[in-house]
Amino acid sequence: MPVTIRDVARAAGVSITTVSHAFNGYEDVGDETKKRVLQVAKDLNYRPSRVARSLVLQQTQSVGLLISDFNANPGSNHFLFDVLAGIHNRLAELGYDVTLLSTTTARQQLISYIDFCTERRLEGVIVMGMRMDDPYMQEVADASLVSVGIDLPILSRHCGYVMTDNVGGAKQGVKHLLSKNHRRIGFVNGHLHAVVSIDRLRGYEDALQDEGIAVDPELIVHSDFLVEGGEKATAALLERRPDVTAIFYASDLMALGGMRHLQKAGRRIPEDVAVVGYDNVDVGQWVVPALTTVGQKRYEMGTSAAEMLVGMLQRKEEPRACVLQAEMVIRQSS
Amino acid sequence: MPVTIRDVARAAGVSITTVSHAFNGYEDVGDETKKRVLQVAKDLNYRPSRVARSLVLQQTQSVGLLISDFNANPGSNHFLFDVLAGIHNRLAELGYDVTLLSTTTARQQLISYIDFCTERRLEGVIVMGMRMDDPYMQEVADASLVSVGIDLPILSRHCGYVMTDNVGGAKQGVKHLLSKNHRRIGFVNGHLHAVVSIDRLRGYEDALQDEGIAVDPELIVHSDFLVEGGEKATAALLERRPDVTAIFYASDLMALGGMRHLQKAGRRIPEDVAVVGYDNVDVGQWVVPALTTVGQKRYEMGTSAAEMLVGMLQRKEEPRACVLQAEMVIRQSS
DNA sequence: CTGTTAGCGCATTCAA
DNA sequence: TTGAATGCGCTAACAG
Repeated sequence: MPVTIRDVARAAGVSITTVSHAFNGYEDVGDETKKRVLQVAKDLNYRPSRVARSLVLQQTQSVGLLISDFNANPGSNHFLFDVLAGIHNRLAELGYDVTLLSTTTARQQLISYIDFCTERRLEGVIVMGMRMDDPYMQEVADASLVSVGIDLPILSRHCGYVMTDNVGGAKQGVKHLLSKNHRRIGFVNGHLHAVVSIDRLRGYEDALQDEGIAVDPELIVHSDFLVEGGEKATAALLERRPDVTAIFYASDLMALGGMRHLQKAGRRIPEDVAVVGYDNVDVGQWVVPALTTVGQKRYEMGTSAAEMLVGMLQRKEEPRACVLQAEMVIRQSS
Repeated sequence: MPVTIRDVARAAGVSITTVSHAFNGYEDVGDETKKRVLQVAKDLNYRPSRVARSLVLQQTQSVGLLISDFNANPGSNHFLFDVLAGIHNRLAELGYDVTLLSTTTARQQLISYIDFCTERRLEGVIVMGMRMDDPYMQEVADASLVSVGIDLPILSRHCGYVMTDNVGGAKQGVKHLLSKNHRRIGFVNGHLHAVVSIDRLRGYEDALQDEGIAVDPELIVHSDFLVEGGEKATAALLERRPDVTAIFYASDLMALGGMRHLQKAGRRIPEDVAVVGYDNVDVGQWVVPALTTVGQKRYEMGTSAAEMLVGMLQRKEEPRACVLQAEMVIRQSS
């Protein structure tokens, strides 16, 4: 029931070809005619149908945004939302629509996400919030669908990714502490079956070694990225090595837990023990003392992913690994 | 280049009608034929094109999700993301696709969001993150496009909304304090040109009056919803009325600021002063003492909006105001 | 039960 | 410079 190209043609007294040409920037339409057509179109409130256009052009100019399980990532919502904003804004600028997609609904509809994309003729997909051990992971890697992963280090012929340099990020965090003359720096890491934990450990070690400081295994303790875990880990660390003057945490949540314990234990922050976290969660700026941390450029991860995808789509660029630098946020806890 | 219905028909040795019927659950296809067709389709990896389907059916089965300015809502991202998850999941269950949309990109493309929706033949829109004074507001209200607002109390012939009962929410919060035998309860409200502030004030007053307690203007102070503001407001309140035994805040951030001040001032929470916030932000559960608060059912707001929209679309239901109950989250600060 | 035909709204040859 | 005709992949009358 919306007005079609035919309505406009009729009302303007021309053929549909002319209307089409007038709208699509062809040079072969008389100035007079063109003006009249455009005016009539406006009067009639005509809007060309993207679906008809997609059908004949055989391209939809739209991509999917696969957000794994929406609720499987408690605490990382702020992260996902910022990335989402970056993705959408850049993609919109580049002329692409984005359709939401989640594994939850795919699962319940018993159709693979590849099928979902095929049905809608989506030209590519950006995948985020997915863990490496997700069964859908394999599908993403194998599929011939052009895709870009966020924090998903998988590189294949049609599959690039964007992530943050965790080694470098951790290194920055520790170097910051070293620059404040700390020498006995504890490290509360996450569990080792997370890729980021391994990288952040590397960064911690690298930073120390760059300064000629030996890595002391007693200073390193593993936890689970969460508040309670960080609290317990800090207690354990302090018991084993009461002489630490600074602690680097692989997540802000653990750092918050750690600060809680330190304060209970009567240690002043940062005078007695300096604290640096990782993630740059919102809370960090509100606690006392405000948390120094190393964060990811979330919005920028989104725009980068968008640009990479469009590059692959339009200019047949090779998929690549885009590793963004982490950014140090220095506040009062260090 | 994807496989079409014709390819399947040819390969299965039937007409395209038969394939179409086999796929769309018609009863008039022989069991044998049907099985063969489906098998062939699977072998060929055939997926019916939604765009062709949309064109002929004159309906896209997809709706837009308008997220005002993505970055204009610092601090409310977790809120928007949860709502988004609810919207998407429910909409997917109901068979609708959701396309992202923001006023930022609309503005830069110089096209109204109505035009955007028309071009894509979107059947409806859900609007969120928009403030009442946004110029796009008018467009939403006027447009003949079926739409549902989140926290946007606008009701018109094709425009319903979902929001949380702020009067009731505040009432619950204060009643909770009353049940703990508090009688001198301070109220740190947000600025009065926000709708929610007015409602929450009503709730505060109602709760007191229900108990026969007179509202004491000295106990009410206004601030800006943020941490610093809450801190200052609390200081001012305590100075004026040092005898308060509890404070109700119109936002969690202000409550956090307030707790900071109370602790500095040597008041124990909740023994000397009990604290209740509003919003249920994530941080609340991690601070010490954990913050009692009244929150919105974010995910449910999303699912409700999705259901309302689909109801209006499929069953021509009248737009309505869906007001969800707030939910009390009782923790250690009260 | 199955096949033939027309047409959804548009872009694009090819003629005029 | 403009117009008539064809087809993108699919559904829906209608015929057989």
